[in-house]
Amino acid sequence: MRSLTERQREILNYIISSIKSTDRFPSYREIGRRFRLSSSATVSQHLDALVRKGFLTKIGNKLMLSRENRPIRGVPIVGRVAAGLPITAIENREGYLNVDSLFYDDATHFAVKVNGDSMKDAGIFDGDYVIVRQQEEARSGEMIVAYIGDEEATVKIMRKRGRIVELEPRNTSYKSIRINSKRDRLRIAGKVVGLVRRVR
Amino acid sequence: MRSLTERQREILNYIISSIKSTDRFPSYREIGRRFRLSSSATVSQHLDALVRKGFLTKIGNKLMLSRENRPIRGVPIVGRVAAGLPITAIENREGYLNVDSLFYDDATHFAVKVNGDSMKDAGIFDGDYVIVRQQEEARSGEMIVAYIGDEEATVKIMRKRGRIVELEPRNTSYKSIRINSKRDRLRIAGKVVGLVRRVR
DNA sequence: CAAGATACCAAACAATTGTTCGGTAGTCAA
DNA sequence: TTGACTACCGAACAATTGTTTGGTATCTTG
Repeated sequence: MRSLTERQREILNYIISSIKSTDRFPSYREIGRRFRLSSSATVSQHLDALVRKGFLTKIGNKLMLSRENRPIRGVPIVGRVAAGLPITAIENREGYLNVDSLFYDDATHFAVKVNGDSMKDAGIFDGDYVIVRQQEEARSGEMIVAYIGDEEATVKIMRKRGRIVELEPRNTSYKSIRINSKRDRLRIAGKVVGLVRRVR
Repeated sequence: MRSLTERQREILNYIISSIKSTDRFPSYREIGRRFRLSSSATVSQHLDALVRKGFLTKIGNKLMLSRENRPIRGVPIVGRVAAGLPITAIENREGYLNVDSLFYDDATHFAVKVNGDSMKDAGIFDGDYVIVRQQEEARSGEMIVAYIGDEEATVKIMRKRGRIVELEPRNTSYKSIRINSKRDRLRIAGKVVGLVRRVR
């Protein structure tokens, strides 16, 4: 991806912020108005340059941001950070960290806030968000979110022992919950696939 | 926010997915084509309904998604999940979990993959991504990412003890690293503000 | 100094846009 | 049964859209 001139950067930034705030690609004349360009031909020329350099993509006569420049991308993952330099200047990015790109495969994921510290040895603390892939079945040993009776959702490791299902915590001061599949009903909400925590 | 008819939901979903994939609000005739509506007046009528019910917002003659329905680039946070129901049908959403909205305040955040288990008692495991707000200073007791000499980045708790700075792990089998600010230079990359883990 | 890229202009064009009008038809509650 | 809502149609309209043509002017680079 070739580098942009100052003007082209300005215009690209305007387009990105415009999309972020209005979900619309600004029209040529909107862009022109913003930069006091009286001719839409000037804008056209700038946008052509942005397409040529790979920052915009054109399908038919519809312009859109190229995938790498999409807004709401998440946080850049860096291998090594040069202390003192603004991270915008850092080159060794390894991609972007985004809840979506990490966990999304369909509209079948959700997040639940964790209550209590019964999973603290698994590195899941009170207040953490657990990302759950919705599914009704799970295999023994998998970490799931489930309901027992009418109670709150619980995050636990599931163990199948014949007719008995055990929901195993990861905290030595908690005991496993034993469920007799004949009497109580275990309703699995999904499998834990990720964790997001806000520190402090 | 009033509830939508089936048709209106379909159309709203199309608009959302269209924005997600192209960053463009589809034109009336594009929507019409998708649903085999030969008259743009029909589309206009549906969109009017979506505006009336608060799902779309109109400024001038420009339509956009209302804030609550903005691009679902993130995972819905739910309070309680009705097992068995598709989560798209779940009403009790409490918002969306997104790395951006959780941590973003400027272009000053990045993510680093954690190496080793020196912070495992703080619930930070090998392979986790730590979200870091870039800053060069930190207060005693804060969790930071730092470099000592030319070594790899480390995640540690910083403790100031006079001229000595201690980088304290959270794992009883590791020892604190003592840094004499006169000899060695401690380069702080930033403060840890979040954590993202991919389970399994 | 010529060539190429950049940054702008005015004017004009056909196509597409959102909108409006008047109409049909089904459902559902008052 | 009457009104309100929903779901569609075709036709027409003015405004806006992206594009093109033919210009001027500056800067950089071989």
